[in-house]
Amino acid sequence: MRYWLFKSEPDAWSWDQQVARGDAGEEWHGVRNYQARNNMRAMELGDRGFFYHSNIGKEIVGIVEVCALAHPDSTTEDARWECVDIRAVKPLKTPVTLEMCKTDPRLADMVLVNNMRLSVQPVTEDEFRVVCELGGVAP
DNA sequence: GCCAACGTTGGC
DNA sequence: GCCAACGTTGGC
Repeated sequence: MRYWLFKSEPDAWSWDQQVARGDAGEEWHGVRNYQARNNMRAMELGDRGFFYHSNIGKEIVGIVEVCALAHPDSTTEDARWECVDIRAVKPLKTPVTLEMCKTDPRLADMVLVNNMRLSVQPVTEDEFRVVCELGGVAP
């Protein structure tokens, strides 16, 4: 199992909206970046990820799960762009802010801290555990 | 709202 | 295939 982080501006698509989709999940469409797309292509069913609110909040708010493998992005005719579906698993008890990630030495290598602009990122197992700990939930 | 960083596009 | 121009992201 691998771990990931999905970024979304809550104005466009928020954690609450994601939760409202329930187990059916939602297509993570709109990614137009090769690195982010390649990350989604590498995902497997059941992989876990964090849901991060950019701009507003700047914090990791919940845990999601990949529930459909990469498939063509329904929002474009351009065959280059693919995306997975994800569904909400559970919220963090305490959101983990970007500030906290920057401060915690165990998270110094997180892509979130070092490559701000990548919208779908890999997260290591260790980082996943640390963020869960900071967020007050079991991994 | 600004602007730095960075990815993509397109002319040559 | 290079690189300048442009657009977008996202923290501040």
